[in-house]
Amino acid sequence: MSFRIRPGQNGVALRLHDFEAEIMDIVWSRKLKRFAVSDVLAVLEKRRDVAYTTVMTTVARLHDKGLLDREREGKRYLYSPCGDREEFLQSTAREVFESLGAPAGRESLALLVETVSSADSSALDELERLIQLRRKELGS
Amino acid sequence: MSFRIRPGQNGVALRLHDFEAEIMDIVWSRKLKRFAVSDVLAVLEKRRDVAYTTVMTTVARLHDKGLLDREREGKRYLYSPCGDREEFLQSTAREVFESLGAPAGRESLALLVETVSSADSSALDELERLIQLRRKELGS
DNA sequence: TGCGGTCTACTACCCACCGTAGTAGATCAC
DNA sequence: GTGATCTACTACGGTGGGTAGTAGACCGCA
Repeated sequence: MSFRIRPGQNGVALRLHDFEAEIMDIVWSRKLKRFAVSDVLAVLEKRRDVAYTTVMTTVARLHDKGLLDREREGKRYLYSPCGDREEFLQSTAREVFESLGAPAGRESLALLVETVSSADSSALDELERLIQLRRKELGS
Repeated sequence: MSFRIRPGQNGVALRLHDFEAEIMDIVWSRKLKRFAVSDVLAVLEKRRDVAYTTVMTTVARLHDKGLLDREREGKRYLYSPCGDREEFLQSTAREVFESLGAPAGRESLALLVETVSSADSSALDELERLIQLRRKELGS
């Protein structure tokens, strides 16, 4: 069963809608900190026609959802991401993984190994290293 | 950044809404094949008051989304799941994994190793076995 | 000093989607 | 054949996301 809600989107799209994801992508990829709405608007305007208010509303909603912190600076807000893209994706991965109980979890391990190594077979070395590390942590 | 859209829900909730998820849970856990709307209704009625039409609409939407196949049987439809719960979760997992590019992928590996082994430390053995298997497949 | 331009937050509108069910047509029992 | 039952089709209300209109505060300049 291959099934995508929004085809062509990445894992972020599982949790965010199109415009929200686009804005978070700008914030994450440009590593914006303490940015104003107008900073995001400046980037978006180069791509297409979009109103300041549209960006503002969506940024405020991202704040409501807990992805962006904000603080007052005079009459405006300065926003900062609560985490980077990797943390966000990892929290998603964790949620998915935790829901994969045995034996589905075992099946998913195979999937994980396959996915990881398909892009870069050296990832298998890394994975083995992490396993040894984990064994030490567990004291076994 | 710990962040859950619908707290307490499992990975299925990343892609399906509450009632849709409840129905798919019934279908999957009872391994229903070629079932009618009334079969699902019969299960749901034991839990709470719900109209036949409510179930029917949601089942039809699950068909639209590609989670349920259907065929005519006289004037009614018989539905069958396009895949089981594990396949569904794995397709979600795959999407998440694929979006974890390096170096985020490396960070995520650690997370996943930790997550997997926290529930069951024997998963580490399984993981190593799968790695060896994969190495053979890759011919290295 | 007052007036237009700019930047901002607040609020509202529209549409898509989900949960919900009303309605009407077909079928069956008696 | 007439009421009960089962079904699909259609519709309604709420919520949420994308979009922007509006109005207030500030600033530069005549």
